[in-house]
Amino acid sequence: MEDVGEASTITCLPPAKQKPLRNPNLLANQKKETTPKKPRTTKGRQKIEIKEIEVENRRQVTFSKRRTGLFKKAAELSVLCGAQIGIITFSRCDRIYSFGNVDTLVDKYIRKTPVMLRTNPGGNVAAGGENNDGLMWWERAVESVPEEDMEEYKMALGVLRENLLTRISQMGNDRTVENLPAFPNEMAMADWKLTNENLMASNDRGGYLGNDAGLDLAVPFMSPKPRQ
Amino acid sequence: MEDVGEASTITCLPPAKQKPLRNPNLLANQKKETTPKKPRTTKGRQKIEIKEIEVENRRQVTFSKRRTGLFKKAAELSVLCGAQIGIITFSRCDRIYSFGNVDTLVDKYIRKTPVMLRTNPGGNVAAGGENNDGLMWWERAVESVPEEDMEEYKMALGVLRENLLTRISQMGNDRTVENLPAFPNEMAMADWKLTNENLMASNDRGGYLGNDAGLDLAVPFMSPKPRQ
DNA sequence: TGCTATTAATAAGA
DNA sequence: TCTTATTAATAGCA
Repeated sequence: MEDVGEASTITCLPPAKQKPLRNPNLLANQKKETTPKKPRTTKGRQKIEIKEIEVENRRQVTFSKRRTGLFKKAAELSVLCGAQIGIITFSRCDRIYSFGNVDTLVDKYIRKTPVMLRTNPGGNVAAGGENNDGLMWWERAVESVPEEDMEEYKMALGVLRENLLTRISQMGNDRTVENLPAFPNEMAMADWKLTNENLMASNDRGGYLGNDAGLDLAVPFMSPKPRQ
Repeated sequence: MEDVGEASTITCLPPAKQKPLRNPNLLANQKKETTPKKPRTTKGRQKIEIKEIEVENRRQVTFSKRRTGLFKKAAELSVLCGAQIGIITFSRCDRIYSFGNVDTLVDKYIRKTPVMLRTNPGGNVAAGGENNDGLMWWERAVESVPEEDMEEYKMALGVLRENLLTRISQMGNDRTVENLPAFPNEMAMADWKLTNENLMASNDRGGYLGNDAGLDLAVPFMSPKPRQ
């Protein structure tokens, strides 16, 4: 049940197709004594520089491969360490590929990320006393930050501000329903299946079950209109 | 400028310390003819099973290492393929480690994820005609789904439903401000710095610049109260 | 943490 | 896609 014999790359894909394994005669004679024809089948993996891949086709192949690898790593990390992981990926043309129960995690993330919406200094923002001198906590805090920490602190405030903006945009003018590009029936299915093909996910606390057990799928949606 | 000589593992960390490279005499004599003392320095990498690591210490080390690896992969993918990637990670004790401009991506994700809030069949949900027979698109769609695709379709609908719930909970009773554990000044800083230590991220469209250029930081926040 | 011996991921090619 | 030849990640130690 566990003995997978040879290479046990953790199979994440549903076993729709059994791997044919074209030429199983490679391990037989490893010595290249005869070697009638083996003009170096491939160059093997090459070292690449981490910069944007110019050739579109190659870039897409790499995107697919590495995305798969990334999701697999995430699944392993999730299982090994009991962590919850969510990944959101937008391709160049704004296709969404996600891993994990992103929505749940996003919700959790938003709730835990400290964003204060009140700006009136008299507001009661839970336990942390904030109004003693007319300054909000983030205004007061900056006075007590050591000089060498200012860079970090500024960055933290920047993040806070961004959270705030995001939050406001989520709460306020909620035109999402109007803005959404329709999502018609058949196309939705087609897109979903298309997107789903390249997914191997399964996550969010114990979804990744090694070899053959039931795998949940990640959230697989694609923007119906790829940015024109 | 590009010639890094030996092992050029893409350095993601700021070059605070130069790698000392303890014993550079390994390549000199590869043959173990003399081998005065080499009682197996390490066992090397072992193959492990993908299941929750029991030993807490080991689990934490693995979490740290693999999280680093995951973020590095994400950064590389982002640069190589011009993709936007955001990762949210909750550790066992609900510490947040994130990568990329999560907030921006979350916002984008929420806007693009097809969640329909209207339930009245006469509603105008953009171009995709939905009301011809009194059924909403997702109700009608199911009629045209081939039987062998039903499993996938049901999963898709489940995801949709979850999106809907998340969305509603975000829009509706927004008690987040009340619920948030205060986020007091000094603790915020301390936590931020603590969390930030383990981060190597940098992403969101060109943040990852190979070796030594300026790295943006990921969104680094930690839940002030680790779940008690 | 840093160091290796290994395993795992993947760039090219077919 | 599938198959290698290589590079990259990392498990176990110190």
